[in-house]
Amino acid sequence: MFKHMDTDAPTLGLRERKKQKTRDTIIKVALDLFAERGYEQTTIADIADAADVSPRTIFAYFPSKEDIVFYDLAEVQARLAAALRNRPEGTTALDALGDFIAASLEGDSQQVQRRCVIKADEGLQRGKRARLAPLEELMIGAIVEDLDAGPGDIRPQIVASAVGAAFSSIHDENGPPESNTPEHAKAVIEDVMAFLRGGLEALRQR
Amino acid sequence: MFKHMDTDAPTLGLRERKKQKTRDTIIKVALDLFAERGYEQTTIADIADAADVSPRTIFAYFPSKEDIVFYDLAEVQARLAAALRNRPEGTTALDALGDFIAASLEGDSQQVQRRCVIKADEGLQRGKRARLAPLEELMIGAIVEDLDAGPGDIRPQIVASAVGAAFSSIHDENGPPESNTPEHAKAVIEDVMAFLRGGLEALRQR
DNA sequence: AGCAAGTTTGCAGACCGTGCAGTTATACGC
DNA sequence: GCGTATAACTGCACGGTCTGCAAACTTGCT
Repeated sequence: MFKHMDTDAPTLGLRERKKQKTRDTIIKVALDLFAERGYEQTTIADIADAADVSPRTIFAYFPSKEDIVFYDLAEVQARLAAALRNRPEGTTALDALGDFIAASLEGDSQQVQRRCVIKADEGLQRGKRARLAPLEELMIGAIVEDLDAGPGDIRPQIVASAVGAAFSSIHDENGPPESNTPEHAKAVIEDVMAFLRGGLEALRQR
Repeated sequence: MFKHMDTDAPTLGLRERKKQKTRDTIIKVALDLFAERGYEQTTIADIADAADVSPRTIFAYFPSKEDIVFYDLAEVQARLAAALRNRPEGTTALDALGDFIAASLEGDSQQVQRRCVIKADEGLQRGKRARLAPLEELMIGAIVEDLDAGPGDIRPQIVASAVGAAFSSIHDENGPPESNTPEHAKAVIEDVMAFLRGGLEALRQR
């Protein structure tokens, strides 16, 4: 009956919807608990209780406790890959990266909560850094093509790590409150882009 | 008798020497085992057996299994701090960083082995990234002073992360063998420095 | 209804890491 | 030298993460 309605809302089967809901629940209760009493002080059993599932089930959804916190990493990664792949002809990878960061400024309340949780825990800050690596790899790949860089060329690594630093810096919302506005973020992005273009130009003149 | 020979070799007491030896032994056998059968496949019990100590003792020397691999991080950190603190008047923090990286090119065979071990394990690569953070913090501090940067200024983060990337890149010995010579490394450092100076200059002209 | 496939669960177990208390080795004053 | 204070080592028990496995359960489809 619904078999022929494959328009754009796939009307995911009950199974899929339930699964998604379970996943969302786990994320939500976990972040709430982490925010309330800290990441280390919250056990998998606590989360399982609050989400009304078995502890074992949590590991069916997330490979590790930390992965609950970074629940949307795969999605971000996919979006970044798409942004680099589908950028308009004639724009540089650097341009695409700037746009991507600017576009990723909005964050729902869950993501805000997540940032607090990460900021409150040493291990999670490490985890965040570590999980930035695949994103930088994506950037490096695109920049290598963009600059037609050879294997010994270090420019892609420099640029990618700098963009990563800018990304972190903008999302970290340290400093005074006025540095937390979209305008300020855009200004920072502009600065970073100018810096990197200047650096690339300096190398070009050697 | 030897009590009066306190020239420059402090002749650490037996206790201290033994402790140092135990630490060295643990590091050595651990790295050997990691290299032989992999980091994950080696348990603390294995290391304890091979080092002829109790498993419990290992945690008296290293806070975690990973810390065995990064046994010299504290020393590197101290050296970096000293290099930034004691740099000759008139040289920039960037100059000091370039010199520091150039000076840290030699590595004994244990450090080479360590790099192999890290390269072979996903988790250790993450750990390495995470442990770079305090070094970058040191750099950031020095660069902030150097540039007289305000709290909202992102230049220190950019520069530090780029230097960190260069540091990693040089130590990672990927690519062809000819890219693994000190000459090549120095050339890379020169490039990075030129890049960063160019970037800073570009921002200065705004 | 009933079968196939996917999901959830409990159980047992490996491993990391910590607190504690007892034992052993070193250092130091006499 | 000798005894005592001090530091290191050790064993033990425990809490926590994460995995493999097989049994129970739910969903999708005919």
